[in-house]
Amino acid sequence: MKQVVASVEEVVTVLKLLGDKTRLTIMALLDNNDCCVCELVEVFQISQPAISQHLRKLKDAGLVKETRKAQWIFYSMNKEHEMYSLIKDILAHIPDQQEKLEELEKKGTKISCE
Amino acid sequence: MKQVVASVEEVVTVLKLLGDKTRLTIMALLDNNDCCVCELVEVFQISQPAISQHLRKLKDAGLVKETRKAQWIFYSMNKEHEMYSLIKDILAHIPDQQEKLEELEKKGTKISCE
DNA sequence: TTATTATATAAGTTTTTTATTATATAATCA
DNA sequence: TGATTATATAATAAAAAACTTATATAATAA
Repeated sequence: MKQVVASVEEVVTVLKLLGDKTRLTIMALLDNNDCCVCELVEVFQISQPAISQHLRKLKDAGLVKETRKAQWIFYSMNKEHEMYSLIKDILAHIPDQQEKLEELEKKGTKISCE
Repeated sequence: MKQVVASVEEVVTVLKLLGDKTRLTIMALLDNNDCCVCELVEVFQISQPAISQHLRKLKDAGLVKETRKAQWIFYSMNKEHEMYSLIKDILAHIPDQQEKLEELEKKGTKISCE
């Protein structure tokens, strides 16, 4: 992937955003597939507003995009973001988080947006 | 460099530490050469205790090492740290910070530890 | 239209972080 | 030894972050 050099401030902004367990895991999940808010609420043990607020921070920074589909809002990774290569580098250091979504399926936790 | 996969928590710890402008810049400086505290105090516009506290966080996490030489304490990057490859990946995204030290030399700001 | 569901925003609280000032410790120098 | 210099630690204040509950908005379903 193309190696981008940005300002210290820009990199710090990304590190601050990913320097939170919930947000880093959200980014890892979005790296594989789009997720709607209700899925993320199920994955993490925090309130829906807390998830929405994390998503807003990521969106405000341009790291993720949102798309409404009927009553659901799906979030996806913004692969055009200038710092996407940095994000990919970071995500390469953590284990795949996809199992978190698979577990929900197994447990039969019905996610309404499906 | 060998690609290491660690837990989300371990990576979050590193990102939190580097998600601060002062600490990220310190790491960039230490990546090129060891620095003593008085040099760092000159580079950043914050108090000496503030620098010491940033260094302590980095040291407590094992990211840097310290060596006393007479009355000075020199800090250096801990290249044996499990997350060193992550740190290198991150530093590759910011410009070289070496000029910050060179500027001090030019301005004639005498750093006593030399 | 009214009820329900999905999500966002507001307000407030608690926790964490980062800085400052004051003081302690450790080494060197006179 | 006493003064000076380099650095660390303690105490505290201020700012930022992250959560919760309550409420608003937007879409769909009955």
